[in-house]
Amino acid sequence: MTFTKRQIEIIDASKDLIGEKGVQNLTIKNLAKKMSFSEPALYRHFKDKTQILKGLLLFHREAIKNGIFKILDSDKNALEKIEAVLKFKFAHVEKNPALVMVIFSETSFQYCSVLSKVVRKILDQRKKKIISLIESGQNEGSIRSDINSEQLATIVLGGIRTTILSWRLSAFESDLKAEGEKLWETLEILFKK
Amino acid sequence: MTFTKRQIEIIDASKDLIGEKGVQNLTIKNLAKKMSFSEPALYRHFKDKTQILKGLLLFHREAIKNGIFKILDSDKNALEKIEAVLKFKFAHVEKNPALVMVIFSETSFQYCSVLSKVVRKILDQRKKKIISLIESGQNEGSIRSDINSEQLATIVLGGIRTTILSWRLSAFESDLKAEGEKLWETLEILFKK
DNA sequence: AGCAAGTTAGTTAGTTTTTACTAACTTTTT
DNA sequence: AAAAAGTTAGTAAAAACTAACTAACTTGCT
Repeated sequence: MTFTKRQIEIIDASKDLIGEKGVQNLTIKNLAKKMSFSEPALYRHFKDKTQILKGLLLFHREAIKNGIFKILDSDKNALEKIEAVLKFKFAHVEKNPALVMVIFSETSFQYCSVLSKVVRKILDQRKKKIISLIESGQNEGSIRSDINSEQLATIVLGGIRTTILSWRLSAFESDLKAEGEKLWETLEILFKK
Repeated sequence: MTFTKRQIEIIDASKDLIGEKGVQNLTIKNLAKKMSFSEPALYRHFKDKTQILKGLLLFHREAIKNGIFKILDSDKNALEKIEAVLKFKFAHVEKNPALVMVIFSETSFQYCSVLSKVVRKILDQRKKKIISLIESGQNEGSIRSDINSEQLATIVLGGIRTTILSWRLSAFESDLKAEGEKLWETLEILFKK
């Protein structure tokens, strides 16, 4: 998929709009205003709104792909490559917060401060609980102490999140409990002293 | 926050609607249809739509809280408690897929098959790349082989995701790169042979 | 070089659909 | 009788999108 100059301008403007106030901020009206031309003009460049969003996704996938390809192609060892991939990823995301809004969008409530506050609070409390559990494990001596509790909590929460995400992307068809068991087995090995 | 019987019925119906087709499927019209009464009747029970969603979130937080409280209050050791929390979580989520749609919502494109396909493909390719990287590390001998590559990839991806999420919830104020460094230090320790 | 024909990229002025929500009235419950 | 919980019939605003038109360029032909 290739894009014209104008299409890339539109994709960029979309990214900005999303970055400002979330996906719901991307409307044809707002987009036209940001591009300073009329709404129908947009339809000269994209068939419909979906194609604009698809363009946004594909355009950035391309960028990320190229960055990662270079890393994979280098003569580092695997661990170093993983490290480089992580760093590339975080740098790219930092430069394009809108992507987080789109792909990593945590809730659909970005636009609504009442709801996003509630969600933030829920996630926050959850993290605190896990941290304190891990700390008591470290005090008991059942959990390794060479990594701090907050970092281990990140690993636990991340594992949960990714497992649930896979389940969802499989349209709820995979066996979530079985995957949960596997995750636990892994975490147990990694965390034990 | 306490809820009347009817409010709980409405919250339940909302959950179902979201579970069926994502958050955008939760409209006053659909909700009224599902409850088999008229739209204005809903406003006798909730001030506006936001309050319904807020209710949904708070109601389930309560349920999860109670479940987890029991676990924390038991006489297990910390590792066992973490295990129990994980299992409880996955079981609860499995019973309430709508919650995944709401809180763990991965993208806002659930409703649009064109876009959700694109996203799925992107995430899938990403996972495959990480898995093959880990495998080559295991073959080289730099990464532990007692845990299979897919599980380790889940940990990596989860770590990334959670780190980015925290950044986003801080309104992009925290230092993403620094957090990324920390994550890598942790992963390096956990993964090394 | 000059010009008719077509293409590209924009405009204004709308349509249709859907949204959340309200006013005013009626029925049911206590 | 009064409060609670419904109804019908609507509004206003916003959404994506379309029809019809036009100015400004390429392009190919003589």
